[in-house]
Amino acid sequence: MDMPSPDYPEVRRLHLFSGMAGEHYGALMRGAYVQNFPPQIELITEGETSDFLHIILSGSVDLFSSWNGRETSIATVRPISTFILAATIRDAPYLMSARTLEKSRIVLIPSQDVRAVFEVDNEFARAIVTELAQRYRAIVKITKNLKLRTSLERLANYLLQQREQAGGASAFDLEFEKRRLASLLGMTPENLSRAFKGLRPYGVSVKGNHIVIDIDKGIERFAKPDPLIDDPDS
Amino acid sequence: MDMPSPDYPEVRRLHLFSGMAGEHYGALMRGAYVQNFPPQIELITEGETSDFLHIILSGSVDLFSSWNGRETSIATVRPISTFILAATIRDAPYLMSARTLEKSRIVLIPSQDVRAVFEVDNEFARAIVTELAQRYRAIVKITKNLKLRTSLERLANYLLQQREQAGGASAFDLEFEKRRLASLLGMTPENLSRAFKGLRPYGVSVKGNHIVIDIDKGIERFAKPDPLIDDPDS
DNA sequence: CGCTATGTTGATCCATATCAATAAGTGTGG
DNA sequence: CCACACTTATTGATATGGATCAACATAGCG
Repeated sequence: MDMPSPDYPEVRRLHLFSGMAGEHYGALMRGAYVQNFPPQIELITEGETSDFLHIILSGSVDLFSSWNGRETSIATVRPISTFILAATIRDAPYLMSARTLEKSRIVLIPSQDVRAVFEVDNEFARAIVTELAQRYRAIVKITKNLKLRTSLERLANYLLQQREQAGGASAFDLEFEKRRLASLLGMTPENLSRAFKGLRPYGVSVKGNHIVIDIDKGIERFAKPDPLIDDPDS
Repeated sequence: MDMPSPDYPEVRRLHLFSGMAGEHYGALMRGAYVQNFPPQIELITEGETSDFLHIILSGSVDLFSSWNGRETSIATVRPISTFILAATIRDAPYLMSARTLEKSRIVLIPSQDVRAVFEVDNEFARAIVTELAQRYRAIVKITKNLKLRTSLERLANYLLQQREQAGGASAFDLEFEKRRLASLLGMTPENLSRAFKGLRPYGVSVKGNHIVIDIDKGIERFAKPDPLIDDPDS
């Protein structure tokens, strides 16, 4: 481990920690470490038991899973937020693995400390509820997206989401590699390539990871975005 | 509504309620109702805001979702447990619809009461964390199952799960209609029919909803069950 | 600059959906 | 209790979405 953590104010400001007693926050941070990881480091392996609650301060982390030689990305974690909270709280094995996508700065809080403070700090317990409810709803949306849509529809809606996130600009860059985007969307890289072409009639053009969408060509009519699937919040 | 609820002891015994203060439990139950529903009643429609936390006492409930004229079952809820807890806590729109599969007895607790008690009862808040963490992990497993396996593999693992639940007996009955099983497993009814046949070489035989598995014919070697996907708990 | 990983394109194969017809249940009212 | 209607399940034929395999192109990176 690199070094013990000072009381990172950005961590304290996280919804999860902002309401809790100062002494409890101090107790958590006393045992915590901050580390810088290079890209492509496996932080967590599914099946192992939860030693640390992770908080990402900068960079990005891929949550993925494997079975029988296959692998799929489930979600991407971005600053500032926690991950694998559910495994930590339940003291259960991780269901997903995690790896850094880029150089990332990550806080590690021993799981037993988290559980101990959870038992005594009521505001912390309530904050965890909010956090977990949010993550639960996020993955319900992921499941609906997978089961109700074809890969072309998933890509179209993903692009509309990204466009929204870019402030509705007609052009934006993909936030990560196409191979991982394909995995997140539940398809192969080859199929993603073809899906991009399949959206050309709807005004989507691609060069490298730069996307331009002519919104008047009917992509919204094709994608039929639905807040109950596509809204990142709520 | 039928009638105000007496203090159902089986509800009180639920992990969610067992640790909370008696007065708070009373407060929740004062506003609660118990109702008997016939089969195929839509209890909840996705997109609406959460009015009641639901607790199923008997029968079974299907959680499903629709988009663009398509529909899929996401999970089945059985006694005694709550559903749509996350929407209630977040005061957010339901992400899934719910309908009774059979005659079902259900407790309805006004969501605002749940949220009010959540704010003042610390043990209740902690119990909700456990409950949510469990549900979160359950749906992560559903997602992994969908993304990492073919439909034949999903069916094989489902059958092994059911077999386990039947105490490892070589024969058992399917717990629900094949059309809904198909939807849960993410396939069409026609494909499910063919999938059953596809498992015949592995010792699976089907008559109506009665299943017999000759475990020596290698279905486990084919299914490769994995606790990180197939264990209902943990 | 050249190596290696990523992305694209084409050809083909396979899994799964769709459409259509039939069969088997299930429930209802006479 | 049977006959009828209606839903569900099966089977066959076909279409299609998506995966796989292979070749090539391109882009990062040391």
